[in-house]
Amino acid sequence: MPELPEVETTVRGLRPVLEGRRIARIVAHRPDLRRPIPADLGQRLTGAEVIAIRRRAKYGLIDTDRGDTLVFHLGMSGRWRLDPSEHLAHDHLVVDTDAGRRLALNDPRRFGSLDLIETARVDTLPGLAGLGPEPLGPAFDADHLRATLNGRIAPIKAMLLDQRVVAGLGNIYVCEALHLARISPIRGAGTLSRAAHVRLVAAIRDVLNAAIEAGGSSLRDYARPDGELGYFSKQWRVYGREGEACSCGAAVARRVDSGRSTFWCTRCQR
DNA sequence: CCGACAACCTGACGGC
DNA sequence: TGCCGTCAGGTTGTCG
Repeated sequence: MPELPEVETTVRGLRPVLEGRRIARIVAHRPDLRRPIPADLGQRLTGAEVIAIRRRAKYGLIDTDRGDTLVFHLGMSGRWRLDPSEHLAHDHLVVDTDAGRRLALNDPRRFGSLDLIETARVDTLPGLAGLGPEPLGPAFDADHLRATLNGRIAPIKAMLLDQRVVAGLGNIYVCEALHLARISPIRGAGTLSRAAHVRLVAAIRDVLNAAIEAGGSSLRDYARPDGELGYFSKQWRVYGREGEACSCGAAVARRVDSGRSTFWCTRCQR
């Protein structure tokens, strides 16, 4: 799924459908995704008005006027379908609004999650508690990276995937940002220079903003909530391009660690 | 505390 | 055409 830009795109797509509307009906079609789906979801949300839709890291937050927030995570394969013409397998949650619109949360792999929590306690939810700063927010800067990465032996790529370091990056955008910053993904996180921290912050912001502007990810099973296919034509610099030429002319390399691919250029990333 | 890795689950794709 | 192995955007728990 969905890394931060895809969740941001999703939230922006849900907003005009849900914000200011009441939930006329909400039905869970199975008891669990990654975790159990709250059994009292229908009771607590039916009739409630959606007053805001927000994003934190890779989580979407739907606030209601009853002081509850529905928190969704799309996992690897989750997406919202808008006004579906039929009920599909893996439509695990179906929401109807008082305006006659319907949203279905579809997630074949079920790595996603749904939680219902008091709005005031959202930050205590497992997964949200302990998250690092938003990469597009003011708290994410070179000083934060220095303080967080100093003394760490682990590869910088692993550190950037750690949501406690910075919240919202995943495999694709970490590969892309490291390439843009010309930093090797296998370099020890604690060895980065001040200049590298500065470049990395800028690269992360640039990569995420570009992806958000493009409307989200290019991966094949991602769809925006309005049902249109995701943005397929986006060309990654290195991700998924093993053996192809980097902009410097060298071949893009790939390695696999515990089942996850890393793509980078061994010439321009040091 | 830290780092490495397996596990969770389904679908798409390529090779034979 | 069909079967099988491989791979996929994430998170979490366990082990050393």
